Amino acid sequence: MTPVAFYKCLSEDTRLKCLLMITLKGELCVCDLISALQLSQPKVSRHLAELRKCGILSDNRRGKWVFYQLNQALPKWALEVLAITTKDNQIYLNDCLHNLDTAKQLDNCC
Amino acid sequence: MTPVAFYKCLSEDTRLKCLLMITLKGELCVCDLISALQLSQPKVSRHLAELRKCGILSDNRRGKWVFYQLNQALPKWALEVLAITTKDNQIYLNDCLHNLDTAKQLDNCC
DNA sequence: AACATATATATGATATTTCATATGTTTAGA
DNA sequence: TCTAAACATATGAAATATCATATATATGTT
Repeated sequence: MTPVAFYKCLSEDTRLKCLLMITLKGELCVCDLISALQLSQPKVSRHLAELRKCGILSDNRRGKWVFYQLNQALPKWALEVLAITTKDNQIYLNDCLHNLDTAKQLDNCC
Repeated sequence: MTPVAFYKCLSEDTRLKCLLMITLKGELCVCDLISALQLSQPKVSRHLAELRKCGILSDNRRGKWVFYQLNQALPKWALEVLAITTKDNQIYLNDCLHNLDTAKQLDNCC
């Protein structure tokens, strides 16, 4: 994992929000992310695939749902960068997190 | 400074190397960076302009030379990200730093 | 004038988005 | 138990948007 490749993944809004939300919540499934971001399924899925291919995320299927979490093998500096960014940018995530909670309450998904 | 805008700046090789070298050295002039990266002047200058416009770098001219350093007004999380990345990715910078030292010894510039 | 650096523009290269469709999983009913 | 429907997610291909580079030109300093 070169630093440029890593930062390229963080340089796009959809991908960064997915990553920060997953950093915050531990793991999320695709439908959670779709609700949180209010974006089309293919769009979200594409970006998740990219993050998976880069080795930043790992996926595991449980029944119908595929859950994504941070790849445990990430170098320490990368995990620290994600943690710091998540911690100090809650405002950036406000809307997403609100949508996520609402969706959970409405039992929209998983 | 949104996190996406920040990471977009770090997502390109030339820009990231400039930033990490400046983080490491405190400040560098354009000709230092050209020697270190072995790239054309317009190319380096263009990327520096982008980093300046984003507010990541500040420039100050001393005679013929323009020196760049990290913008003091950067948020704490951004400074931490740069520091961590620089510290844990010395290998990525090896060649550049070697070129930089050689140029300094040969008195190629400033 | 000579040098260091910046900017504008055109062009080629990449990345992103969308649509249509495919795959894998669960559930309900014959 | 078998099959079909419903759902969650992934992917191929094409259209579009964005970005990087090279070249030429401009600006500011000695």
